[in-house]
Formats: sequence, structure tokens, C-alpha cells
Amino acid sequence: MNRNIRVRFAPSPTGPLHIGGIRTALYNYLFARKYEGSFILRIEDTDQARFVAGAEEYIFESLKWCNIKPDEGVEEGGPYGPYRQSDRRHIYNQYAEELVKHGFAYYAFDTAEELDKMRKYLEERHAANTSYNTSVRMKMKNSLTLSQNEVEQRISSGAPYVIRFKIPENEDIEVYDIIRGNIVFNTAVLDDKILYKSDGMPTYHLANVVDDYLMEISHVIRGEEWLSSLPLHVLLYRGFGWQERMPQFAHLPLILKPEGAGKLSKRDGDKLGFPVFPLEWKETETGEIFSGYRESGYLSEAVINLLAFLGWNPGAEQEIFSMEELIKSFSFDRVIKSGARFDPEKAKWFNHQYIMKMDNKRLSDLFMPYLTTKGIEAESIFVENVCGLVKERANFIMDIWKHSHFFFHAPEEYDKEVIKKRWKEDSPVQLQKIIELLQKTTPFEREVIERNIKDFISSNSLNFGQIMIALRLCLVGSSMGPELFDIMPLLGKDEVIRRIEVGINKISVLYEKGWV
RNA sequence: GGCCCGUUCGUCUAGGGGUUAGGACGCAAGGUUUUCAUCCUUGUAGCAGGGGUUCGAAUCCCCUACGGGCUACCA
Repeated sequence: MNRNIRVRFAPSPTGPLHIGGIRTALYNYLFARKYEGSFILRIEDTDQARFVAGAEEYIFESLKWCNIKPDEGVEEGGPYGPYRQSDRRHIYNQYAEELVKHGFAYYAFDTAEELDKMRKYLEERHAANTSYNTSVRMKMKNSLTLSQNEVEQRISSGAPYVIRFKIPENEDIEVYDIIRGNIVFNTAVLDDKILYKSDGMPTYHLANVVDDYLMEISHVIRGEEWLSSLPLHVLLYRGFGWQERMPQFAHLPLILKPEGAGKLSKRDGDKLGFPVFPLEWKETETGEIFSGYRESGYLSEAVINLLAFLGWNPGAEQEIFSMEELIKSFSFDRVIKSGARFDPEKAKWFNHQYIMKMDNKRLSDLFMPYLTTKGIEAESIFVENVCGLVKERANFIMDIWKHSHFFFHAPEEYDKEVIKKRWKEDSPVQLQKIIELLQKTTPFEREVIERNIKDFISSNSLNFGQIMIALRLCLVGSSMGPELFDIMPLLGKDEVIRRIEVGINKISVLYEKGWV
């Protein structure tokens, strides 16, 4: 590669960015980092009608959460700015005009009604193609059919017009795609796409080519949905005389719905119980809420890891990759060509892997807000220790509560099935002895407690499981959770003894009344 | 409909002429554990179909089928 690597992620702020977009951003980012190039974030907001308030901020925040940092962009600035197309609107017109001047484009004045009529007409005749193309453009109202005089008159009188690209009649356009190899398109099936809209804004096609050129983009890495417009873009580079500086293209496979047909879309997630958005998004008009990975208890590292593996793999058996490792291993020749179905179960597994190996401090920072929601206040060192004990059984951040609630409040109920199976006539007597034993246990630490209790059980020839479960019932309320010898020191001597006392009373009552 | 892209276990994938077609998720069984979870072991299941090319095809070519994308003054 003899050119500086410069790639861009170019989302349009028409709504929340979904994980397909995040993955595109990620691949761009990985590629840029790997070759020490630049990753540019460009906002493509040329469609004023589809502008959605807050969408741009959402994009920035999502990328931040994912730890994908642009080198240049709206927020970062940079030498090729501005990085928002609406802020660049003044530069596109001259390029569109240039194409007209050189005969690669033309003005068109057709109204929406006229276009409609044309399509209907062609449809009725079962035309292979109902688009504005080489075979119909000479029948429409444009600068190819109207006299120069009339064209000038219309434009100067302020009549609305667009600029369309004049597609060559019958020519094979061969383009190389890094992922797919050579692809041939015949221009006969292409249409005279609008480059410049009557509202004074360029369309994606014009803006994207002009900006990629001006920003010296070396590689265009985008979703497969753009593959069909690739020949148009190539023709545009050619029309401008920029073919020498045309970027290389890589069209990524799409992320498909977990079941059924089509690419992953907005409503799939909440329908099937997984997020499709990185961050929660609330539709301002309808108030509809779309869940996000962050709010659903996913770790951003896990999301990055699982997204990286949707359409790419390192060719080795390792599956857990940090961002640094991804950067090191990423390459286009290991990007898959076919679309990948999103698998929520595998996503869950990835998250579990990351929660298990996550540092207790960070985990507790993430878990703390959930505790606050429950009205629980706890010291962070205590929460850290709790997280350390239960993290391996949590798939999501909030699962920690499910596995640790007994650390924060004494049991109010006792699992009846467990009482029935494990509580015995003499359980209260034995537990009473354990209370006495624990009272004398100092320091109240894991090893000491364990030794004392084990000695007690064996010297009295008691059933280990029976005693331990009775004890667990008192402390936890059911037969779940980490090792009791780990739980007790965290709870503290006083609380442990108090819980056993309460447990003896309450469980005995249940047991005697035969409620179990 | 037209054009383009694709097709290996249910899902994500390894594999580029000779493999018992490998791994992961899921699922199932067993083991470990005072409990739950983790963990370990084992099992489950796949080259879309048909033609070629070849001594030999998951691998190369063609056709069919199926899936997907695009087909807007949207990106």
C-alpha cells in the first residue's frame, strides 16, 4: 500500500445507528489502526426531510461507548473539514455543474407527476426497466431535449430542477472489490441518477464521491447494500477525471435477522428479545423505546468482539479478542462474503465471557446503578467483593443481582423444596451449636471459618451436605450462591449469627406445621 | 420483473483437489461441587441439487434452485 490509509465511516443521522452500522465503523477502524492510517467520521445529512433530532449525538455517543475513536470528525475536527455534509453544501454545486459542462450530466425539470406518469406508462408495457435511463431521457423535460434558450430561461426564472448523471448507453464497467473480486455491470441497466436535488443539496452519490476525493479517502468500506451503486460511483470518478485517485472498495456482508428473511432491522430486536442498537433510543414522536446493548447489561468489549466475528474470523480457534488483538489480526481476506445471521445466544455467551474476566472494580461500578434503583446503598469495596464472587454466573450486569441479592438483605422467605429435602429434626440443635462455634471464631475469615466448621462436622460425625444446606438456607434463603465460606466473611459475624437465629425460628415453624 | 452478490452442522465459521469435513454457540448425557452457576468429558448435527473437468472434488467450471441486496429529488 503506497498511499496513506484513510478510511471513513459515513452514517446519516436519520435515526439511531444499529449494530450493522457499528460493525461497519469497527471494520473501518480496525483497518485504519492496523495500517496506522486515519479513521474519519463524516456525517451524511444531505436528506433534510429525514433529519432526526438527536441522531447525530447518538452516533457520537455510540462510537464512544464502543471505544471507536475517530481521528477526524465533526467533534474532533481535522484538516479536511468540515465533516458534516450540510456544512459543506456550498461545495457540491460546482462539481455538479462541472459534470454538466463536460457532458456527463444534465439538468432535468420533470415534476413528480411527470415522473410518475412515465413509470406507470413503462410498467403497463412491462418494460424491463422503469427508471429514468438512456431509453427514456430523450422523452423527458431536460437540457438534452429542451433548447438551450429554454433551459437557461427556466433556470434563471427559478424553476426547480435537478442534475442527473448521464449514464453511457451500453458499456461494461468492471470494478474490483477487495472482498468480492472483479464485478462487471453493464450501464444499460443503470439509470440517470439524480446527483443534485432541487433543494440545493447533493444526493448521497455525488456528495460521497466528492467528499471521499477531497478527503483523500483511500478505501471505502461499507455495507453490501451499496454494491449496486458502485458502477455509478466509478463513472463519477471517471467523469471528474479522478480515476487515478479512486479509492479501493470493500463491500461488507450484511447482518441478517436471527430468523426469517432479510437484513436486521429496527424492530427485530425487541421482538425477539435482544437489542439491535448499541444504546437505548427513544423515538421522540411516538415515544417508542428501542433497547440498547449498554442498558441491557452488555459490556462494550463483548459487543465489539461479537460484532467483529459476524462476518470475519481470524482463522484460528481463539474467539475472545480485545480491540488491540482485533487490530492486529484483522484483514479483508478473512472477511466472509455471505450475510451473517445474528445469533442472540452467542451474543449472550460472549458477554458472559467478558463479565467473568472483568475486573471487579469496573464490574461494581457498572452494577452500582442497579443497586441504587433497588434503593440499596452499599460500600463499593463490599460490592466489588460480591461481584467477584458471583460474576461467573452472570450473563448480563443485572444478573448479578439475581445471584447476589442475599448479600444486601436477609432472606424473607425460605425455599420450601429445599426445606423438605434437607431440613431435619435436629437441624436447629446443630445450627445452634454452629452459632456458638462462630461466636468463638476469630478472625472471622474464610480459612478459619472453614476449618472450624469442617472440624465440628467431622468430630460430631454429621452429614456435611445436610448441615451446609441448612446453614445456606438460613443465610441465603435457598440452595443457591457461591461457597458459604466465601459468603460468611462478607456478611460479617454479627449478621451471619443473626440470620441463623432468625432462620432457626422461622424454618422450624414452617417445618413443624408441615407446610413444606 | 431486471441487475448484482451469495450458498459447509439449527446459528457463527475453518477448509482453496486426496481431511475420519475441524472449532464455537445451542441442545443432550455424564462428571466435579454443600447448593446454583462455572468448569471438564462425551454426544448431536453440515458441504442446496444436477451436470461437467480430474485418477480423485466441500474445494475448479456451467446450469438450476434457494437466500440476500439494489431498483426514490433515502442514505
